[in-house]
Amino acid sequence: MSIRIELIEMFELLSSRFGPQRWWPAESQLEVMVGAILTQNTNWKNVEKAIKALSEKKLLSLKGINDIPLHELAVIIKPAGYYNIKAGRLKNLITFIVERYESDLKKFFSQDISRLREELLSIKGIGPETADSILLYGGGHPIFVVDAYTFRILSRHGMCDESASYHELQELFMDNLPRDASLFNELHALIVRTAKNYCTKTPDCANCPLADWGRCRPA
DNA sequence: CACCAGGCAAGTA
DNA sequence: TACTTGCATGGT
Repeated sequence: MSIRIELIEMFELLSSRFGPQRWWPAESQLEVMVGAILTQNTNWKNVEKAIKALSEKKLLSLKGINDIPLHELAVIIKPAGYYNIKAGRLKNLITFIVERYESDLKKFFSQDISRLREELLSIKGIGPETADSILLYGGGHPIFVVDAYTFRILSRHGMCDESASYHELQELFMDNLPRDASLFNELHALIVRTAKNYCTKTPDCANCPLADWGRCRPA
């Protein structure tokens, strides 16, 4: 069975079991970008608290985040953890948009995807996963987001090596599936959901949608 | 009490 | 290049 067929089959299995995931949970491009930074190594529920706090203080805008002093921003996003680090990272990203794109998010997102990715990666605090989340879920660009869940599902099912890099996993998806943003969007969300529910430290392989493969080998 | 969660950068050898 | 460590809250 080729990896290409397996990835398509994985999508079909997960999609028919769980239905549309409607990611990313955000009301604007800016909110996607903010959430992408806040969720770094952090439970999404904690991120929601921080975003709600920003929203209630009317700070969920480029100007809002740009104008507020760093330490005040840090206190507001406290529930998301690593708040001093993340406050700086939010500032780095927003300042970049404000200064280089005259606060025009549309102009920023409407560039060539590879240039856009390079620019995001040049911002301190934005690594590959955060950049790709912003590109896919914020900009609607067809790029696959790899995360710890993706690695866990693939490695446990013998679909990748234990030492596979971010880039290798990303290529695995992008070279073997149609480069369709809505497909990438949905599949990534489905992988996260499946890993959270079944492919955990103490896996529930009996009820996993991928059980029929009979290839799961939990660590 | 320990451990984990939709990473990343900086330091060390 | 390949590890290791700091960052931090809130839920289980």
